[in-house]
Amino acid sequence: MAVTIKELSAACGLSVSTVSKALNDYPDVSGETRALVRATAERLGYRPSALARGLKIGRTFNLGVLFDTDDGGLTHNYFSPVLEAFKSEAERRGYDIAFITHHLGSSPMTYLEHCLYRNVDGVCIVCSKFEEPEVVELVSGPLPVVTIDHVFHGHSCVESENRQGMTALTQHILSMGHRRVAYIQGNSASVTAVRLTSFLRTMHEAGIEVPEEYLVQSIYHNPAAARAATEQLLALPERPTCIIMSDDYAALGGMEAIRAHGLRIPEDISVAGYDGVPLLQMCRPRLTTVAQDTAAIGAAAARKLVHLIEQPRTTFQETVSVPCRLIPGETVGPAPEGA
Amino acid sequence: MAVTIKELSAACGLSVSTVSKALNDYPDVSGETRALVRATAERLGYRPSALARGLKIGRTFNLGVLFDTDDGGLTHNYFSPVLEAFKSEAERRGYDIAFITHHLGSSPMTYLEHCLYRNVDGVCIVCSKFEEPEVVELVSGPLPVVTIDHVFHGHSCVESENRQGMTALTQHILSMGHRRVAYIQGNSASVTAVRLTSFLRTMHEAGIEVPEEYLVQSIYHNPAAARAATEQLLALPERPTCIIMSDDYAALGGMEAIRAHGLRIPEDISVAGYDGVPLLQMCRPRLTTVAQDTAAIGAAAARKLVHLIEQPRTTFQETVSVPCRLIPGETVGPAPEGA
DNA sequence: GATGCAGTCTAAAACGTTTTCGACGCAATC
DNA sequence: GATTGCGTCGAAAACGTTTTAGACTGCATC
Repeated sequence: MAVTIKELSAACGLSVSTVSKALNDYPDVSGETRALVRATAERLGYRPSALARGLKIGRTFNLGVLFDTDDGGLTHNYFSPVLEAFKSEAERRGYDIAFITHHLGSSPMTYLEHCLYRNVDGVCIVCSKFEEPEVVELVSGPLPVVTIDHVFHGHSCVESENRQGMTALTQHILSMGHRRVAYIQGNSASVTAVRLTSFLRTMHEAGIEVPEEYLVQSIYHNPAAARAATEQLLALPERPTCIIMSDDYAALGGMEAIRAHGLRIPEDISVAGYDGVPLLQMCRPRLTTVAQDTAAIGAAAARKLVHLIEQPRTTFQETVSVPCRLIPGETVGPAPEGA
Repeated sequence: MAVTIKELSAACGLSVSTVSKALNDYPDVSGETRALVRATAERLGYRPSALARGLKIGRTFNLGVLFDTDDGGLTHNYFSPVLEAFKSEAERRGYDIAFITHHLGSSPMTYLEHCLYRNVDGVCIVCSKFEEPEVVELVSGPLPVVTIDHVFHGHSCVESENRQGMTALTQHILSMGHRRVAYIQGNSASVTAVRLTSFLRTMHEAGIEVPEEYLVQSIYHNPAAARAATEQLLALPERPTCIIMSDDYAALGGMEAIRAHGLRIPEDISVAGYDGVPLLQMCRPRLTTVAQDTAAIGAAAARKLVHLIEQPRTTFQETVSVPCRLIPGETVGPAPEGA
């Protein structure tokens, strides 16, 4: 169907090997033949088959992406822009992306098996349950790996400067006069711990100790879980005047709970998110949140992974942190009088 | 790195060909050897290389996806859930998906070239400018093609029952007493025409002729364009009491324009969207819109494409329509008195 | 005139599969 | 006892590349 190198070589009156070398800039081919080959390749619309090439050289110029599908998959409000940026940057560098699942049709396979089966050159773990055995197997496998939002020992990771981000958010809340601030945290990952610590430290530095019952466990990107967590907080004898949600999308669930209690935002109770989902910034009231630079995160991950693949010797494993930015929206207001 | 069929055959004490046949259910291999091969394959964790297999049999079990990246790419509020559903269904049937771009690294290539280069078995055109020459080239190329939201003559397409959807929406608006209804339409595609026609017909059947200046051209998924279009409508001497936006996301821009004019929604002016973006249904005021069944659309497209690939003879080209559902939200209220 | 050496080119093996074809043994048939 | 046929297996070609090793010029060197 597509024109092969054999047809091209026939059209040039040269051997297959010479044509291949002409196309791949080998030194032992004369200028004229190189020009001839280039020209006829252009004329015939020749493209080397990625399959044959990959089989031979052992590289596919494909990057695997592990994207947990339980959590909305491609519709995930935070991870999908990250992935979009990752994809663009990868494509700019000559790599296509391939999704990694734990099955192919009916037959189950581990993530690692899928990667080896498709011969991807490296993997980016974007949105996933990091403690799953299959993920651990993949990480400790033979492939270059970059993770996002969770650091595995000895591997590269890209994340926001969450300490800076959460500190800024907490200070903003404090500056609005809040003293009773509750914190709903997401599932376990490096970033979760960093954010919580930054929150607690900032509160501590302001001379405020956060009571145990103001810290409640929830799940990222899960409005229902956030709603339940919020209910729990609202039922407290001394309820908080401000709640920091695990993320923007989950905050929607929390705010629903608050409205269901007949409370106004932010007059009666303030709410903050995390992520900076653009769509929510176009809605009213504008959510107070920390915007993560998804474009920078995705691009950095792609760059890192490509480096890891192309210069494995000179590239060192590291965690790269991307600045994030406080968005003082309309959902965190002054603390109610007498609270 | 990964275990090859040669190593497997050595471990079994059999020839490569016999092993291959055992794995691929050829009849001329005994039950015991088949069992032996299966067992040792399992034990060694053997997976055939997709590259070698694809090269040999001329199929990759990869589906190409053409997803215009100008328009938000993976973050697109309507197309990303469609794609997610497409992906899941494809994977269930043993296909991975691959994104098609018009370049690979620095060297430009047409969509079709990219498809042939990666040897995809078929293409789904999801979100794209259908009139572009490159897209046309791809459609008229040798590969099975399924489109979404635009029908090319002689090719399969999946879309919502837009006629039903827009008719229901228009009737709902009429039932709220509106007579001056404006319509902001998206860029050119089959669905755009169907929706406009359904709107006009329904209005006509209610005895209302829509004036020329109430029909304004805009761009899908583009809040800025919708904002401009809305400004235009608001400047009219006799301004509409209700505006149907091209889609939910664009509606956010339109609503911004309305708020900027000091008008209230829906007391002063009503607004409707199209798509039923879930996130917006969690915000206030809840947007009145038509929910498209993205899960059904994506899955249907994947099924259709796989059929086209696997049973090219018995599968016929058709347009499959998926029901959609009116969501009477809070942004379409009763028409103002005396309007 | 043999030798060496660039400069070009080609033959052929290899990557890991699938698939065609023929080989072999053995039972049944004439 | 030769032939046929069946059941099982393996050799080898093929898919479209890349790359190693070598072949062939022409030319300068000794």
